[in-house]
Amino acid sequence: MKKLLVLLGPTGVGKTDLSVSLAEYWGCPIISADSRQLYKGLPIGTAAPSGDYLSRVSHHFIGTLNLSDYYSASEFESDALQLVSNLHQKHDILLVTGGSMLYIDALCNGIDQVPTIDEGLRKSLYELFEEEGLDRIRSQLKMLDPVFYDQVDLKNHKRVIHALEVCLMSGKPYSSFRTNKVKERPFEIIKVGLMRNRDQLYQRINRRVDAMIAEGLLDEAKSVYPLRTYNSLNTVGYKELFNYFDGEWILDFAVEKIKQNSRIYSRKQMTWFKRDERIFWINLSETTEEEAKQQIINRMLPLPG
RNA sequence: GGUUCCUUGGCCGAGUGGCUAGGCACCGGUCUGCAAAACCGUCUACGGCGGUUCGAAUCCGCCAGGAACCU
Repeated sequence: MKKLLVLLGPTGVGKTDLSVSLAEYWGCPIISADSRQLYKGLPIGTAAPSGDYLSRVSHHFIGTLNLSDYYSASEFESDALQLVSNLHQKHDILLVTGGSMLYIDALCNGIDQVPTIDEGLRKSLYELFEEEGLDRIRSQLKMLDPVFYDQVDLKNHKRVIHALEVCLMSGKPYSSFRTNKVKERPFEIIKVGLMRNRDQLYQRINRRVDAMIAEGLLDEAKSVYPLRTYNSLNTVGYKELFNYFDGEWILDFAVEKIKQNSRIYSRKQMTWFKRDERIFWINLSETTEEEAKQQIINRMLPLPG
């Protein structure tokens, strides 16, 4: 059976370097599972692989979308599955790397199919939410899908609104789309998680942000500023600088916030990944990159017998 | 040297005699179509000492630290 290695971990842990090294070893391409590196125009702030890396190893899903494009974990699931199936014709091993938790789950376990929401409907529900609060949305959801109403986090407007959107769009309760089943994949998935001791991870994140600033993150953010309202730019590293451009924050504060929000993000990622017992963890604070690489290579060898 | 004012949890910040403000961070967690998003939980402070009072972050005194003005 063909294999898919998923190399995951928190932001700043060192996924990119190791993934390129592994891809060169196997001679395979890299499939990125990163919800922001997907977009064009954000190479610095999203720490996308450098031009050097891109020329050494073929990468997919890096800088392929316009900032105004709509995209979601579900789109990623189908795009990635399609791609994997094509690439597996030539490669026994494929490498997925990234830290977008939901995207990785969508690829590995699948995401339930729900109808795509009409833009006008979504807009009108958000207007209702802004004008009258969440109560109206909640009570509508309670009528249309009492089952899900009892399960949702009623304070999380995104979840509540989305459930209602689906109900209105499809004429069926949102909960009827939720199968709670893990989809079978026609390939073997091996998950390897990279982690570091927290102090070290935080230090790397802080330094990386300084490096981004030195590389010209300000100019990059300035160039995409006009598109700031798109979801693609509701992103750490940009939203803080937009506050600076607006004169609300001074630069030093914005930079500190980028560091802080990156650290918070890394923690969220770890919280998510920790629940997945299928992940084989490597602590890069205690393992050299070379050892880690070797461990992963061994792990990908066919089991004896 | 004198006068006036200030001192609240890691940070910001309300509260003038009894009802654990709040926000942010930290730490922990949730997560099935915008996920680097959105949301939840926890952390019970009042500069120090003494006094008044049944009861003080809130009133009084002294001390310490800080700010402004006067000489």
